[in-house]
Amino acid sequence: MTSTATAATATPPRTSPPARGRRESGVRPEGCCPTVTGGGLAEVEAERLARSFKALGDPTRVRLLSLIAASQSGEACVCDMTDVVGLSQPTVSHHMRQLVDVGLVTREQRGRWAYYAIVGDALAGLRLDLGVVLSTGS
Amino acid sequence: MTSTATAATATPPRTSPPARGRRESGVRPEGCCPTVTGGGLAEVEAERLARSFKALGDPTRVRLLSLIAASQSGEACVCDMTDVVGLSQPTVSHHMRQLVDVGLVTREQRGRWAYYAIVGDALAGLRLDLGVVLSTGS
DNA sequence: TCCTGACATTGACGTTCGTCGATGTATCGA
DNA sequence: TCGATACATCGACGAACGTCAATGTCAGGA
Repeated sequence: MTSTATAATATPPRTSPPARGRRESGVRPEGCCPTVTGGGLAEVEAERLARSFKALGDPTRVRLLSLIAASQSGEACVCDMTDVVGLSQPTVSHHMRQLVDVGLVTREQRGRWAYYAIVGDALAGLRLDLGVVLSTGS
Repeated sequence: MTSTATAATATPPRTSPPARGRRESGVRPEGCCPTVTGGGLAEVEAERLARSFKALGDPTRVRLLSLIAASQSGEACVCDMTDVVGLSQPTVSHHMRQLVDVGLVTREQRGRWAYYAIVGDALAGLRLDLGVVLSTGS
């Protein structure tokens, strides 16, 4: 979709820098990558990664996450966290929803309380992804 | 610091949930944590982490990062990246600045070109930090 | 010397984000 | 049955973000 293709639209006489160790002109490894991502991570992959990282891009959410991890039972409800972070209940609920949406935590309703727990695998996966960014080629 | 102390300000009769495995009322582990962070990560630590993650919270920046990593020389200049991500030169410069500001990449001016390179240690440190979030208590 | 090219900076714009108060929904205890 | 509690959702607001065109700055080549 989005016929933004027009892939190898020639190579304008752009006097690319010497690039001591580079290929020749562009960055395109020619035929090493799945689509027209032009080297580096694919667009969809980058979006998936960015979505998770964005969820961790707010200090409040980082604290909420660590708060859950620090609790004995490995879970926490909203009423416990509002006091600590010093924000309103709707705001904390909003942040927790962000974390749930990207799959970093789970939500379980038990009686009147909603218990949030960390998805360890998601965190671990994200950790691996950080390495993927580095070694996108290989 | 930050005399937001008023540490153990009583314990209001908040009928906290049963919390199967919890301590008693609040989340405060009483005296296990450095300051009045109330359990979990300290505020400054959370802000530091969030700042780095926020830099990774944009798909374009993730692609730029992986683009540098994918290049043979381990570095890239703006003119090479604009074509691939399909954005204007000022926008790419703006994104690179974000990445430089949080220490994820370095910038080196050689002649007319500015070469950006990834700071591997920063990425590795961030990877460790992801684990810290999980084990903030221990 | 002047001109070209690579890049940063500025100013502006629409969009998204973080936050709150108000309100809705469901559960538990009296 | 009714009131209180825990939480989600809604609507609104200011702040921050991503993007661009226009402009400024500096290095190389003619």
